Amino acid sequence: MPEGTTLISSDLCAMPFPVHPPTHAECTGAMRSVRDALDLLGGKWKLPIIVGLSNGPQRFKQLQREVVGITAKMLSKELKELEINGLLTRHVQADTVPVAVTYTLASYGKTLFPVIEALHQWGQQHRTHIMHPGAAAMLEEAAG
Amino acid sequence: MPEGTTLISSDLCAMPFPVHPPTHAECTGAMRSVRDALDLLGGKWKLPIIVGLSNGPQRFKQLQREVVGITAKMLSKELKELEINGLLTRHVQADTVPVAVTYTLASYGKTLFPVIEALHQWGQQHRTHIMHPGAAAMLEEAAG
DNA sequence: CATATCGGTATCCTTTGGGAAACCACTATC
DNA sequence: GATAGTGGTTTCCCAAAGGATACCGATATG
Repeated sequence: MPEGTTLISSDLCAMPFPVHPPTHAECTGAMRSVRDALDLLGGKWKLPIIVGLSNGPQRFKQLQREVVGITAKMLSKELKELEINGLLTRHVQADTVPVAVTYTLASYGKTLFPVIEALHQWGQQHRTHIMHPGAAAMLEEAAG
Repeated sequence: MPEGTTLISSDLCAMPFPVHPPTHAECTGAMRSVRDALDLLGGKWKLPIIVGLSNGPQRFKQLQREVVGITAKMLSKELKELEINGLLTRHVQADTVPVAVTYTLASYGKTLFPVIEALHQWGQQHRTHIMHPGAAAMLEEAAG
């Protein structure tokens, strides 16, 4: 595993002497957790890569074809970060030539499925919402 | 409402002549939707802002205090984009002085609650996962 | 009189994200 | 002999994201 990078950045609520009285959503609620998650999953590629691995292990080039548009450099970089954070594992099979490198979603990575699912559902609904507004109005009413 | 910007960027699957045979996850699955959602919600501040509005309408400065660390410039910019996409509404009360501007989560914005919830849950669990590894092992086993 | 609040805007600046292309050694295939 | 595929790294470069600071006119508060 490569050397470590960031783990948590927004430790606002862990400060010994809070600078200001914590506001409603700040320390009580979802704000901090959401930002923690975003620190790890933010950027253009991390989630798409995880989606690409969700149907089973993939080799590098294979994965690059799956995640359309990503360059080898970015894929390599993102894979390293995801591995550091324990979301996937990298396995090198040295007996073949050239060596076969396989990336597998770790069990911890699979805990992201609910997040992926939610984003997937929303993104899908958003597309129809844009294409013909009013079609998704029922959904809104339910939530409104 | 300000003038329009992006709506959908990854229209890979809508191309008249697909450059390559669609791979498994690419057109069939979650990849496209997730990327659509990410286009809209990506960046450091959009989701935190929505969280900040999830407990009721907020005025500008109020919201800026809630979303700790955001500058007025960024908040202003992000609010515009979120309004363009119909996730929130901006209301100006002109009879007071100085004018009071209120931002309210639109019903369409509330359809993001499942996404927020998922991220919130995961981020929360991730924090404990880091603090004392092994505590969240049960969760992983359930998903693994 | 000085200071703070309101909702921003304008300007300048740095950092990061991310793309393009070349390149590596080796093998298999045409 | 040329080409493609394997798993990347390296270099160069640009655009976008985002931070810091100053400022606006009005009003209220000390």
